[in-house]
Amino acid sequence: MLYPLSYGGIRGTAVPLAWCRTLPGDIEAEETEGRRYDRGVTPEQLSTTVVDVLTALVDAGTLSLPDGVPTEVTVELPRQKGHGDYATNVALQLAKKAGTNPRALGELIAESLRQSEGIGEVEVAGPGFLNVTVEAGAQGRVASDVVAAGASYGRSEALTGDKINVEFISANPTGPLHLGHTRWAVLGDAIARVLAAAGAEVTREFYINDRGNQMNNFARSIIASALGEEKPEDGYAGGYIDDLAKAVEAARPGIFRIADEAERLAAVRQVGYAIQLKEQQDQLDSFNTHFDVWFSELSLHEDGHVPDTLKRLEELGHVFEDGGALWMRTTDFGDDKDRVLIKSDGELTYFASDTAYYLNKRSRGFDSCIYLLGADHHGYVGRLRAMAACVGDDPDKTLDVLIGQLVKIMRDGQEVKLSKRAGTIVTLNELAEEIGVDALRYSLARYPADSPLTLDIAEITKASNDNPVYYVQYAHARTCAMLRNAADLGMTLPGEEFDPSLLDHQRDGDLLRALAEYPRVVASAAELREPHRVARYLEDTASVFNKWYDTKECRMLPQGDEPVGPANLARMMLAKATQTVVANGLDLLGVTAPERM
RNA sequence: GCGCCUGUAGCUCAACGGAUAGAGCAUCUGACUACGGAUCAGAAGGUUUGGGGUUCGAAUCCCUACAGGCGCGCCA
Repeated sequence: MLYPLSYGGIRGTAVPLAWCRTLPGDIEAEETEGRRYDRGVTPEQLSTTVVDVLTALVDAGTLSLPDGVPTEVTVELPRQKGHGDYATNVALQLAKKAGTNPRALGELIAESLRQSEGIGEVEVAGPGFLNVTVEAGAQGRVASDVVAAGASYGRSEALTGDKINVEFISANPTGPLHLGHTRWAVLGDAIARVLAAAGAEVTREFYINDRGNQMNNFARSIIASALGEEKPEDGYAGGYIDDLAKAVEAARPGIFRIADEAERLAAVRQVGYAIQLKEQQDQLDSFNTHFDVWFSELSLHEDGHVPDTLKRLEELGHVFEDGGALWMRTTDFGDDKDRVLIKSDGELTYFASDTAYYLNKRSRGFDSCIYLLGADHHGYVGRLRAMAACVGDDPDKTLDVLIGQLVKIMRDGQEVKLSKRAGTIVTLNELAEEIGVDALRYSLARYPADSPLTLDIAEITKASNDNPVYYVQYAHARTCAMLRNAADLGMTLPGEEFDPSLLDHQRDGDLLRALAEYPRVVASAAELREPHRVARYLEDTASVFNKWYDTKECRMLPQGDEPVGPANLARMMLAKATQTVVANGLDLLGVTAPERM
């Protein structure tokens, strides 16, 4: 039952400003007064309640479900005001199986549901939706639940026991990290954080491609720069090569005057590689992205993993010789063509390393290996999956290849083509400096990986104050300011005396439901490997919080000489709960939650 | 030619198969004697690329056409 709480005249027209579920002295308010709730009503709990109702109906013989009672039902927040606090489509889903129509089934469920604890009203609407209104007290308990859980609110045990390897970026150590890598840095790290929040044991891993021709091209390019010669074919250009040449000379004076060409190449390769790798590591470090393992491709060969891998493949019968080369028969497992492991000249392919690397990960105990690859590598998915199958794994269980679309950047309305070889690159460092680490991370984290992204450099720097990251951070800083003010007034968070039923304003309810939603958001972000859901959620929640904050009836602090009352304390709990959720969410994105801005 | 991704407001993008498709930016109109205005209230803006199909219900799933991006090495 909704009552207009106050009216504000806008150009003489009476417009409801805010709504209150119960008026003081209202019968419903008296009914809920003094009632204790074990915990707040959340979507998850409502689902359980509905399942219990269904079970009871089946047991009583009132309802027949040939396929059994589902273990959970869909509970969602209705988009439309007036559709209750929560809605479920359970009657629509089960009507056919139960041999009845959705509205009749809906009425049947609604009747029992109304008797359940914490449930206010249940209405059958539209084609058969159940619109549920939760009692204010039951909903208000969410605030103290969140505060009690603190930093662990939103975490779950869904993936407990799973050991997951998340490999991302894995750039060649032949140049600085650029915009594309930056996106994977943000997404990979956020995915790792979200999986950890779901209980998984996560390892972040960077695979260093420190073997192969490109390393020699890299060294030759540095030498050419140092000696003032023309850049070699397939070499790297750009200012960073010149800088590297100077750094290499500084690290080992005289290195470019080594007479023996092969010796000089090897020396420059080694020194240049070390400097470049260190730079990438420093870049990522200052970008708040920390890897647990930096894995060298070269070490796979030096430690004998590759021969072991070839032997194992042979034993499993998935290799054959043709044209002087050794092949893996990946077509047995859905690949569109077989792949070479050893070329006819005796050299190992990159794919041979990849296979050995995968087996190495598995031998280190990882149940599943997540790969983040750019769209230009999507052709790899088929062969990686087939490879996993060739070594006896079920790729559906052990392998998860996420393909991210490339980022396009615009400057002055023109697309900037990224080319390391041509030397036109926008580096992670430049971007972070121009935009700020938090803003850059957030800007990239709020889009799904498979969405092609266009960033306008001028736009994102000029309009940086409009970046949603500030909106979310501001909401957090605001809760901090509120709680500082409360402390100044001598207010402390209530314990036993917390009265959740005082959070009875429509805006209180909106905020409580938003907070109750958070665990589901984290769970789905982990399950779908889509951390952008957390960012979008935070924006919505920050918006709900700001509206709540702006509502006079929901003021947390007493005004003027008013004494601190129970309602003030209840709202203090809600402010604290909001602070907790926003801080937890930002943490999952690797973005800081400032106390002041 | 084959394969993967994408097509939603002027722009950048959201939307577990759910009810009247939503935000931000840009545009327009309001609220500052403010628990922090980096805020809030409101207006305008759409045939979800076109055409079929599946079902109680489709931006979402299937087929098809069109448009864009990327990939189809004994390169790494």
